[in-house]
Amino acid sequence: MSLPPHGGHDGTDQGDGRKQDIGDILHQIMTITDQSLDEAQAKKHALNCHRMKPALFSVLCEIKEKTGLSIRGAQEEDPPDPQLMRLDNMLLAEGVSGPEKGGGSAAAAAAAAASGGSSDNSIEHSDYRAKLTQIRQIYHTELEKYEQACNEFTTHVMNLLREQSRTRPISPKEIERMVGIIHRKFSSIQMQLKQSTCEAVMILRSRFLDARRKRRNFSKQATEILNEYFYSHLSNPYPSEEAKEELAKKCSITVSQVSNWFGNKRIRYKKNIGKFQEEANLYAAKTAVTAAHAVAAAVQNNQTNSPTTPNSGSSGSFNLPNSGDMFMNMQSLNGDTYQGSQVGANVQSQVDTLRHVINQTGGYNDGLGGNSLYSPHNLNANGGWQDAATPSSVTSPTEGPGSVHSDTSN
DNA sequence: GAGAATGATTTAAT
DNA sequence: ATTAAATCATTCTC
Repeated sequence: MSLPPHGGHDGTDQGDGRKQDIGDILHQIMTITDQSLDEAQAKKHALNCHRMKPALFSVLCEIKEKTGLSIRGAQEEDPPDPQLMRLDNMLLAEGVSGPEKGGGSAAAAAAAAASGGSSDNSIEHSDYRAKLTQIRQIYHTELEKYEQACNEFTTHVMNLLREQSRTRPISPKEIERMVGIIHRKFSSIQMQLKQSTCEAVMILRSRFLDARRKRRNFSKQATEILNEYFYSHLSNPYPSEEAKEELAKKCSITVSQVSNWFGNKRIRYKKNIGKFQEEANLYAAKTAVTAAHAVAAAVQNNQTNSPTTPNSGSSGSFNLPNSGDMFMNMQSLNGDTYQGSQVGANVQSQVDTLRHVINQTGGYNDGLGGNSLYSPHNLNANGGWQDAATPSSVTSPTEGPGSVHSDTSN
């Protein structure tokens, strides 16, 4: 640093004294860094009290003004970082950075429990919520920590600068700039925090919400119930919405899981009927007794109104043509009263079951494995169930006499 | 550990 | 929206 020469007063005592003073001060300033803290502190105080200090200070200000050091940095207005914005948006969307919703893990778990969800799904979900809350808490405490550290550091630096501004010229703009730099540094740390939080959330999501990863086989009981329904409604294994809901309730799974199960079952059954024959027989036999009882009761119930004996489905084939349908007969005889529908639907499922038993006991000797007596079952030539398209159309006028009716049981 | 079984997802058709 | 069909990813079984 070079001082501009003060010309003019050479030769006077006063001038000599000033020179001496300035030389002194400069020397002290130059050596201040070489001294211990205490010494420096003392010297600083001495310098601040020096009678020449204001003059020297104004000179320094002037120089600084000229060199334009303080101007730089003003153009460093931070444009919003797109990556940071993306992270912020994601954290907000995931409910990590936004306002607390659901009131934390305890409330989430309580809500899940209250919603009647004894199902795995809600348990898993509350587990997910709990983990998310954990992440959220860590995120917030860390964020707060960084914010606090940032503030502390900023005030510290500002105090330092303010103190220094007594000995060297520091414009408010410079302080501002310094604060800006600190904030940027800290926000870059925060961005890392946000990034790792995002990663954690993504991992959590893939762990908990990707159902394929958490696939659990249904309980034996649930499979039993589903299979019972399937095989007792083999003529039309398309449960109505209500039936699905009921099955879901019985099996402690969701309706969509029931739909999935039936979708899988239908396609796999159709693909390889032989493989499922044993199972079909098993379930058919399982419900045969109750079915027989129920059919008997139903028939008896309707005997007053139906003088003719229904043409039972004993044709030995599940092909729909000629597969006399008990319900059909009853319906045509009784008219489509509400009670009639109910009974008819129930009977229908039982007839399905009985057909299995009949087929089984009737014997079959098809060497082709799956394609025995009831193999084509209710599958039409196209490989589809006969009335798959209109599962609930009990009174559909387009249906032929042999058509099978929906499973609107219960 | 390989292969079967199984629940879930995706795609395309309706 | 629902379904069939293909496919994926996990779990079960041997």
